[in-house]
Amino acid sequence: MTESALPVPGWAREVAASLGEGPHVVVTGISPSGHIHIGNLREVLVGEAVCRALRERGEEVRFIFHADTADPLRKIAPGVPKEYERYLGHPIAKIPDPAGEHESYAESFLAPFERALHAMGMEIDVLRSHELYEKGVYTEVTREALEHTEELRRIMNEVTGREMPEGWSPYVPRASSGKLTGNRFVRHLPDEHKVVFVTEEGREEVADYSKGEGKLGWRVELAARWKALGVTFEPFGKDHTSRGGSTDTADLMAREVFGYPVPGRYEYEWLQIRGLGAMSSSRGIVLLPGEMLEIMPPDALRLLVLGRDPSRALDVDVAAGFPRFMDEYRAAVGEPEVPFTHLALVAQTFGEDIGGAAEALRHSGYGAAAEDEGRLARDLYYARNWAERWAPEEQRFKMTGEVPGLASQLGEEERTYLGIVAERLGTEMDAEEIQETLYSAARELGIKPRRAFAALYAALLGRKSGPKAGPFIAGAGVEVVRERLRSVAGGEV
RNA sequence: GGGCCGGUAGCUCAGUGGUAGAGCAGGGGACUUUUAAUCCUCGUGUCGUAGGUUCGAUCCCUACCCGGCUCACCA
Repeated sequence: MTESALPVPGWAREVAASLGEGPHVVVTGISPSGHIHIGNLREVLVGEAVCRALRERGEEVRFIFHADTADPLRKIAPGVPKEYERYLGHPIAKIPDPAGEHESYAESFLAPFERALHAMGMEIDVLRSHELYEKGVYTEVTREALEHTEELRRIMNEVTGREMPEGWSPYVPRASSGKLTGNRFVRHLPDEHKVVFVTEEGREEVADYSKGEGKLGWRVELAARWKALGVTFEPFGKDHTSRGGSTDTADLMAREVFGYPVPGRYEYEWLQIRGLGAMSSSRGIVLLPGEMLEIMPPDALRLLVLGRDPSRALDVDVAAGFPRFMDEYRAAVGEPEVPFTHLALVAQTFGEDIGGAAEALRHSGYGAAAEDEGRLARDLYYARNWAERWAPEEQRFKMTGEVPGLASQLGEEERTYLGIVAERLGTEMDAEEIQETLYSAARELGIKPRRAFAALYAALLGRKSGPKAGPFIAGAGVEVVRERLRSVAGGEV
């Protein structure tokens, strides 16, 4: 996979133009405490587009995805066993993966996302905050924060309008119990880069912040991270940028405490799933990058997620509206013209038979789409996956598991036809022979082909029409089809 | 309440300072050894409301109305 072939969007150029001379560090990130969905991907893609715009004008750019793996677990993701409540307040990098596949809770969500980023050809450094803390990347800024505790507290109080409690500290140490929450700060030992604190149980303990035995509180961490990583640009979702929000505190902290210029910013709006509203990891309503890459190529996903303008809310529709999106995408990037709905039909009809599909496409005037069989195979893969998983019912053609109710309405004549067809079909027949068999049998019986085929669709699909019958039956398997036709012909419905 | 984003043909949306477009749906027609597909043809709607800037605004500014989302550290 290579990087995007799409042109750099205009809005990204404008953003880049507002940033000064490089070198630049563009950072995006999220706390992997639940599924990382395409809403989160929007942030990464905004960052990527700005990176590309910067590079286009010759800047040196480092692009980072900062996974907040040191964050405490606040809520248990859907599907995670209830026993995990005992890990509430523990860093998600230190909690085991419920499925036992990955090395931690955080990693179980991060790994699939990272894989998708790489599949998209993204040139991005994926950093894990717990590793940064352990390696000492944040040691200096942590010391600085601790030395300016009162100033930071003042900013927190003023901006959020809430009084930080007694024992508040910009640094959140991890107790020997594993918990980050409930600890009260006592004092800072700058020479040893340690803090002394009292645990929930009232025990006095010590944490070494040069070794990752804790983390900065979220709002302070944001500003500290800018300085520690040299960040010059970061996109934010609108939840962070409301007044009194985390960007407000971080801006002040950066300027007044860390002496670091506030990085360039871009506010993006949220993605919604058509008909379902905003994505929500905690409600399990998400679209994942990985599953999206099974129905479209990376650049299509870029377009889908970014939309025309990421500062605007966007409804993502991967069901009924998807074919049109794909048609526009294909036209935009110069892919051979063929309606996506037609590809879906052909894909469902021919299954793995790429040659047959190519033939059918040529026949219906879409020869260009069949020219490159490698590309065609890929297109059919996307179309088939879409049809099976996301398409509206009327565009799915899959043999039902049971005899459809519609079959019971078939008349005597039609049943006879189906019975004859069942006898004549042979497992060695190819799609064309099957088609011929179906057609000639109808002729012989004096049934209008239209009715004969309708009967077939009723028996196989439970609907009045369907894809071209010969290839479809070849794809579904002659044996199962014969069995079905026999039972319908025999009146077992 | 603050913030952000919308309010354009039945539906979904695009659009530009100079008197508005697409897709779908719908109507009509053509073609085809079933299906699917394809082709031709038909769209005057106060561009949310009221003001303002301008020679001229749907597109710029202001106010208001309606809707969605977001502010409890889940983009």
